[in-house]
Amino acid sequence: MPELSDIRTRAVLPISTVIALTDLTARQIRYYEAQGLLHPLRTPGNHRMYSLKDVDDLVEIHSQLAAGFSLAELRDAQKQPKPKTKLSDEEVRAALRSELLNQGRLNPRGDSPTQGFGFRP
DNA sequence: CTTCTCACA
DNA sequence: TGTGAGTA
Repeated sequence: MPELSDIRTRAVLPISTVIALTDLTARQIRYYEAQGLLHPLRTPGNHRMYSLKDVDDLVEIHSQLAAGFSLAELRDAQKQPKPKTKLSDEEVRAALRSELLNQGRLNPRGDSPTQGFGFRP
């Protein structure tokens, strides 16, 4: 039984399915691969097999291209580690506590918004 | 029949 | 990027 986490990365889709799912042409899909943005598996007969993640990536890639990025830029940006999008619960709590403690000083109007919270940060 | 690579009036 | 040729 396949792990759920593998479903997304398992290459089981022929290019015809990817075309139906993305509305991209076979030409475009193959070209993006030639530029190093995708690495679909190949069957013994040399046919490309795509995963669901590949489909997601293709959609993202073409929207980025529409936004003005070049294939080279997307390829380079793809390599580098993601600039940490998720904060740990501890980091979120620390940020919130810091924000509450500084509201008085940061408030442009200079009020005292710390009144009436019903608890102390 | 579908996909692949390569080339270009 | 499109498209036709000649394969696998």
